[in-house]
Parts: sequence; C-alpha cells; structure tokens
Amino acid sequence: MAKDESRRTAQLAVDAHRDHDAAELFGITELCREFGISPRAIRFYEDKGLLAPRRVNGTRVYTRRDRARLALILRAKAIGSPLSEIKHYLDLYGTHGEGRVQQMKWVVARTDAAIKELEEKRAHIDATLAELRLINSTTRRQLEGRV
Amino acid sequence: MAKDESRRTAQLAVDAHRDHDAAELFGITELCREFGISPRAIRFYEDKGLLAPRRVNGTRVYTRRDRARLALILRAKAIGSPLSEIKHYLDLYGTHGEGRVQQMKWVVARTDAAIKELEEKRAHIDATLAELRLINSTTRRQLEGRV
DNA sequence: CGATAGGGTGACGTTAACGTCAACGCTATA
DNA sequence: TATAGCGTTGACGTTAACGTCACCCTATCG
Repeated sequence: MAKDESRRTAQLAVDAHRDHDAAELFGITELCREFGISPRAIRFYEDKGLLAPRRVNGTRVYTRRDRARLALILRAKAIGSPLSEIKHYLDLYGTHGEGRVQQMKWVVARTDAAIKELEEKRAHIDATLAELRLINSTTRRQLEGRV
Repeated sequence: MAKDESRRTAQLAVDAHRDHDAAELFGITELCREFGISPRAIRFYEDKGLLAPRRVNGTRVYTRRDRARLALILRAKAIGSPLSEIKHYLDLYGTHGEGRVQQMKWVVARTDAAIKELEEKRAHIDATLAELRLINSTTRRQLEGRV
C-alpha cells in the first residue's frame, strides 16, 4: 500500500542525506585505510598538535580540511621532514594573506628557507639518481652483451 | 756551513714526502672537519659496518676510498635513507661488473628499485616546491603591492 | 718526569615516531 | 541483558642515530 511506498521513499531520502553528510566527515579507521597508516600514528600526530579533529561523544571526527592536513603531513614526512618541522610548515598553508605584515614577512622567510633546503635535497637525489642509472645500465650491458 | 744546508734540504724532502703520503691518508678529526660531523658519528658508522678503516696502533686511519664511502653515506643520509639501507646501498658501488651473473642481476634489481623510490621522492619534493613557491610569491605580492 | 692533548672503549642517556598492551566506555544487536 | 566490536586513554616497549660521560692508553712538550 501507499504506506510501504512512502516508507521506502523516506528511507531513500534518509540514505541520500546520510551519504551526503558522510562525504564531508571521516572516521579514524576510514582515514587509516585511505592513507595506509595506523590509528596510533594519527593520534600521535594529534598529540603533537598537527591535527585537531572534533569530538563526538569522545570519538574523533575529521572534516575534509582535517583530511587535507593529514595528506600534507604525510607528504612532508615522505620528503623527510620531522614532525616538529611539519607543524610550522602546516601553519604556512592556512595563512595565505590574511595575517599582519609581521607574520607575512615570517611566511616569506620560512618559505624561502624551506625552498632552499628542498632544492638542495633535490640536487642530492639527482646526483644519486645519475650514479644509480650509470651502475644500472653498465651492469645491464655486462649481462646482455657479454655472454 | 754545508751541514746546516744539507739538514735543511733533507728536512724539505721529508716534508714533501710526508705531504704526499698525507694526501692519501686521513685521521678521524680530519674527516670530521671536512664533513662537519662528530667523531662519535664516524665510529657509529663503523659499528654499523659502513666503514672499515685500517688501524695503526689502535688509531683509525682512513684511505681515499674510505673517505669516498663516507661521502656516499652522508649524501644518502641527506636523501633520507636509514643507515641500514645505506649499507646495502654502498655494496652497489663496489661491484660494477666483476661479480657473477647472479650477483649482477641482483644489482640491476636493487638499482631499479632504488631509482623508482628516488623518483617518487623527487616528485613529492617537486609538488611541495611548487606549492611553497606559490605561497611565497603571493605573500610577496601582498606585501609589496598592497601597501 | 709530570702534565696535557688526542684517540679509543664501553655504558648509559636522549629524541623521534610510533608499536603494543591493558583497561575502560559507548553502541548495536541477539 | 549480555556479548561483541570499535574507539579512547594511559603506560610502557622499541628502533635509529647519535650525545655524553667516565676511564684508559700513549705520545709529546716543557
């Protein structure tokens, strides 16, 4: 009867609504699977002040911004930055122009320094890559040509 | 008299000889100053099997090859490799074609893997550099243009 | 000949970045 | 209501890469 139908449509509407909200919020295990890290790691980052998710009944709830911050953290880690440095590093991203002159100068100085360091690290990697490729190709030739 | 002169020339010859030999061998503090690291660090690398200098009366004596290995160690560290990985990494450099087929295949596989990892790390750095440069330039414009 | 400097050997301390474990709370479900 | 299943909070363990300290040997200089 019409009762069943109205219940079905109501349920569909509820589902759609839930899906929509779920797209905005994340649980800790969800982020763990997405980024391939442990809950312990995420809580650790929070202890270090890198993340500050909301709490619902004690449980951590992450927004898209939190998720984005986590992505930045992990990329910075992949580069080799220690978490302590990453903390200041994240501050650079939020700012983007609203601060006072004093703070903006600080941002410029910090980004200058970070850029310089990363360029040096990139040079190290390039040098190492060149050597590895040399070793690789010569060894390959030894294997193929020299039977 | 001639005695003094012969002594001076003899001394000069000795000095030259010593200089020539000194160019081939290094002490630990010498390497410390050259690379800006502590003796403790160098001894630590030795404990980990990354260096194996000769001993003269107990004192460590480093050759040019030892010095070159140390340079490789430090560059690998700058890239972000842990010492345990650097150990295998150094083995790649010594080989260069003299080993048996089995070992050469291993070298090719290892260099392939290392190259792939470094390229990924390089990509991370490039992405971060792009963002930092963006932040830097926009903040600069805010400071200069917007008085 | 004693003092000083430089190098060596444990042994313990330290920091970063988590892993592991125990004990507990909330919630859905049988 | 009892059981199961996440999630949270300490607290302690662990690994890497050294720093620091105490103590010893020896070569050299005044």
